[in-house]
Amino acid sequence: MLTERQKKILKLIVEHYIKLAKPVSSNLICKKLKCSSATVRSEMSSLEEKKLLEKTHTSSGRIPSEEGYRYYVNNLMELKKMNAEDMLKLQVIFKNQEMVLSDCITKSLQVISDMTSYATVVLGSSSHENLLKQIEVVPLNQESMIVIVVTDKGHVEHKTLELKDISSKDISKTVSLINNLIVGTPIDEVSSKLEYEVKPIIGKYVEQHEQIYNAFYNVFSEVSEPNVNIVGKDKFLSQPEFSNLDKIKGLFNKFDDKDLVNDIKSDADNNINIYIGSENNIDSDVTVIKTKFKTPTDEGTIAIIGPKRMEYERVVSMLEYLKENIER
Amino acid sequence: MLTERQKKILKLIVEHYIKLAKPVSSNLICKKLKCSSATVRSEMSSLEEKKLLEKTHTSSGRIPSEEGYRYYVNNLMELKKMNAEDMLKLQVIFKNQEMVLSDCITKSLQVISDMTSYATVVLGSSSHENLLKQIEVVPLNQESMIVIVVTDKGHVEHKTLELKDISSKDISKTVSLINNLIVGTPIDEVSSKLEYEVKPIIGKYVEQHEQIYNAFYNVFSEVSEPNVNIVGKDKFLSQPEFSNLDKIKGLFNKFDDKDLVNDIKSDADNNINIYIGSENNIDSDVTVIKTKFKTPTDEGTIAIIGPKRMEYERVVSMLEYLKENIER
DNA sequence: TTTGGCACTACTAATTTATGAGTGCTAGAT
DNA sequence: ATCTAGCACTCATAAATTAGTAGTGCCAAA
Repeated sequence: MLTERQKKILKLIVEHYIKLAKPVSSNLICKKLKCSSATVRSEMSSLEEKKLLEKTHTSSGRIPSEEGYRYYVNNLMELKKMNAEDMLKLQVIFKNQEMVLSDCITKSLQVISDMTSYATVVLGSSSHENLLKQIEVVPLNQESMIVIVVTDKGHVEHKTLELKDISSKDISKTVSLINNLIVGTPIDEVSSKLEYEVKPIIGKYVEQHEQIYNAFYNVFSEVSEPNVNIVGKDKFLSQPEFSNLDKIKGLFNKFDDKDLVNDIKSDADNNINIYIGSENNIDSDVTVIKTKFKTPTDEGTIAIIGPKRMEYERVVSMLEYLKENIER
Repeated sequence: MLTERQKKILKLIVEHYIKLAKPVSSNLICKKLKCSSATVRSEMSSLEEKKLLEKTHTSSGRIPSEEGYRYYVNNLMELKKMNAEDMLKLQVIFKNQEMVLSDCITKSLQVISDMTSYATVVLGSSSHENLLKQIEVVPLNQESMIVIVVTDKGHVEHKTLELKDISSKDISKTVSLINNLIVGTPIDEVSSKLEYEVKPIIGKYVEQHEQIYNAFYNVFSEVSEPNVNIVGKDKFLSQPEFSNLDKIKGLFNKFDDKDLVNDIKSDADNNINIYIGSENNIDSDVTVIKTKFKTPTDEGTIAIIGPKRMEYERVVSMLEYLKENIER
């Protein structure tokens, strides 16, 4: 259990460290608290005993430990209203009636990344949540055509196929079969449904059914990749805790890794979730703050990734605001 | 004019520096040339007088100057056949009959980036070279629909529109008008053609023509962005000349800048073009090697960006090979 | 023209020195 | 019982010193 004064000191230290990334001295704290530096020092060392603070070397000031940040986030941080400037910049985006939701989200996260210097991530709904809405085929020339796949969430994918000596009639037969039989199926189940419901039929009525079937099968087996959008990776180049090239390299590799996606997706719920340092699987020096959003027409996960020394209050309030706006 | 021996020395120095990124000493050269280091030294200093070599400090070995690289590229480098391993990895991609050309290109450049540790760029054909092939509209729900734009080069773009209280009949009327009147027009001229050829007609026959017209107008005015694909930016993190964070930041900013596109596009021709250091507008420490390709169905520019200390012979032969394969 | 020899330069890495911002501890004040 | 002031101590950082050495340029002799 912490005394009121200890809480106050911990809060001051975390917030000061967040701002300047430099160990915080007792002197600095005692100026803001009416007591001597010696008193602060003894409080600090008892906070250190409780594992909430750390030293970088024997005679350095204190920095928050992972537990320190966690305590701050759970108990100390105040979720006041977002600051006016941040608010304004985000409002502009949502006020724009012409933009569709998904563009608003992308744009917002770009803006947030620029304002905060953290990286942001949007994960669209995954393939089992996207239902096939319609497919379209556009012939390009004799040998190739484009197949366009649209899902009910408005996700569009396309693939060019090489198909030689196939009558356009056969293709349009197949397309209308698919559009009649398979629409409404989750994208990741389309391939198998194609096999059991479409293949037998085109087998009878379509000339080169083998070739056509294979082509469409390929299209759908590749569509299933999730829709990811990472913005502002490079922002880490300006974060002092990543001033070392090898660290940056390691982090960037993690970002390119597709495990990141699964990782961010997993155990996100409708609240604002915060994963500090080793609580996330990306890097023990970063914090991930994320939440899921859900609207009648779409759903997904948005996340902000920065150093552990993140502006928690600001980011949480931004994310809350954003989620609210998306869901309205 | 350089003597044969001077050429030999310059070539050795460039190639050695390309490999190890360390100033080359006279001793090293004299081992490969049957003469004393003193002789080499005097040759080196005459090469320095000709501005082909530089020193990093008074008593250091030599490194190639920009002019040195230029001389090497123009006169010294030997364009032998590509090395077997590189060749093999690229062949695999083009042997795969199922892949469409544009995917082959993208894939090749990823592979090249991984093999060489340089960044690669593919620029698709620009909007005035892409002709409108067809548009499709997929209604998502009452208020929104997706417009899909396909060009003759197989480029697909889509945009979601919010359109309230519009009859689907009016929309399909407009779509078929566009598909009849405007197909074949360069993408960047579609907007204006829309205004002069479609607007007057839908003005008469379509109910909410104003709203519909505006919606489509917006779609086309945004489609015109060129199709860019930069791979392996992060490779610069491992290049010793970019071991400094500020340099990396500067370079990455350039990469995000859309001027890069125009820059790479400009003055590329069907040969392999090499822009060393200040000859390009990206960064005086990089070299850009690029070429244009053109097939009956598509065209574009491919580029490889690395430090000035680039493996010129290897990259040029790869690019040549790639261009050949694309155009076949 | 080439070579060996020699003086010289400046980068590198290791060591030293000084400074200062911090701490912990203790004895006395409140 | 708590707070405070004072003092000794620690350690990071930066600057200065010292080798050591991998290079050079130049010169005089082959």
